[in-house]
Amino acid sequence: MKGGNNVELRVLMYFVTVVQEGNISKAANVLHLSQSTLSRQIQNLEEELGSILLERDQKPIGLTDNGKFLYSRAQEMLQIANNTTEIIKSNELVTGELEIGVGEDRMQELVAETFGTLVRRYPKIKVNLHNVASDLIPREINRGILDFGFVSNQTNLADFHQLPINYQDRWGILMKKENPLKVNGTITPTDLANQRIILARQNGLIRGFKE
Amino acid sequence: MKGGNNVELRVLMYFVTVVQEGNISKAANVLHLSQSTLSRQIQNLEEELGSILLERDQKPIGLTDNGKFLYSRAQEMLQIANNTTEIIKSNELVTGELEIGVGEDRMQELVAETFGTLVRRYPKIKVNLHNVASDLIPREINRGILDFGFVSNQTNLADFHQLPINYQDRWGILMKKENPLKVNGTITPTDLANQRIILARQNGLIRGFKE
DNA sequence: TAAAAATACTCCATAGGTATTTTAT
DNA sequence: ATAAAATACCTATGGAGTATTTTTA
Repeated sequence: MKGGNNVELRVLMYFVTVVQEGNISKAANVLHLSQSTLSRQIQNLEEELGSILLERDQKPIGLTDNGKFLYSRAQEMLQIANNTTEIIKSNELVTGELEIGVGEDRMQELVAETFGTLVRRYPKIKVNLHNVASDLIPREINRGILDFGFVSNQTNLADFHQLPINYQDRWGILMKKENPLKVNGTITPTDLANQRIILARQNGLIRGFKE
Repeated sequence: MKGGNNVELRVLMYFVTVVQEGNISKAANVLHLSQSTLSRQIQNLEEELGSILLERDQKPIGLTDNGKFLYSRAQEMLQIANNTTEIIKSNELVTGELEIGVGEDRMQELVAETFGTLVRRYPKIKVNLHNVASDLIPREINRGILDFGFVSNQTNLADFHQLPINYQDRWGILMKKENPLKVNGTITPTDLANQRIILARQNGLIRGFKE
């Protein structure tokens, strides 16, 4: 018994359509295929399975037992496939924009890299980096201009949530205390994925994420 | 949003193998493909779905949320595909005929529905319903005319196997004690799939299953 | 004799390969 | 320094088309 299963969803779709339309020519039309191509594809399918599927001597084309069986199973598979791809495709789920302040120039590379991963996975997210002087970041967060920011160790962060980052143990995130973001230890893109987000506009740095 | 679903089982197989092997190169080996081909196929899949599936920066390759979702669904589809082709190739279709007695008219709808599912999955099975007076069913089962039957609660069923059915707690199956059918609780089509079967002929009711 | 299905070609899109570069550990 | 992934480029299988010939109802 040869291992490979060479049947493809495309061909199963062809087959299902033929059954539903009652003849190959009509089905070819529906599928935007030539009658020739569809005919051959069904033949290939039958050969692949080593079994006749259609009874071509019947007015609306008939099904053999194996044909009926395959018809039922094919519909199952196509149903799952369509549902699955639809869900994934519409999973632009995670959308929105983030405003992030970066206080130190040397930090930008790391931040860009991190959020590059984020936007690659969730292409609908817009991340805007703002290069702001470190000491202004807490103020802008409080004013709602930034969602959070990256700063080097500071002292007067009493009223901010703060997370250490494994960048030579010298960096952290600032955000409002009300922000529900709870992360354990290190920041990963997923931790930020479900974050609330606000308005944004482009600046030069965003290109770094899009490459 | 364009309708077509271009994802193919072949590529889903690739994807599943990559996940299971933990990296693309190893998977390519298992699949007897070059690393290059497999890498590109996965990229195409991701592009087709508009979503990153793999986290390539993890030691054994990681899965995004969409990746996990697809992995699960892909396995489902491949399972069905393999099972289906295997059955057709080896002509292991469950075949035969069942003679079933239905004593009560109101029962027929439920029975038709149940066995409709059965014959849709196993097209080689012929199910013949016999509309027989309830009190005659035990007799016909003993004479071998019926394989089993559906009756409302009765008393003198001492020498029959009997199974309660969740139809207002009022129905059950009758069959010979020698019948090896062992079901726990409720009847499902699969429970009857491997049943021994006997001769049959058409009557009006069978149409109800074929719709 | 129509209308559908099968054949006989032709074409080309893309799955797949080899070789190399880039990335990450 | 190594192993894996991505990229560039090439090849060729087979999906798809046009035109024609069977087939059957």
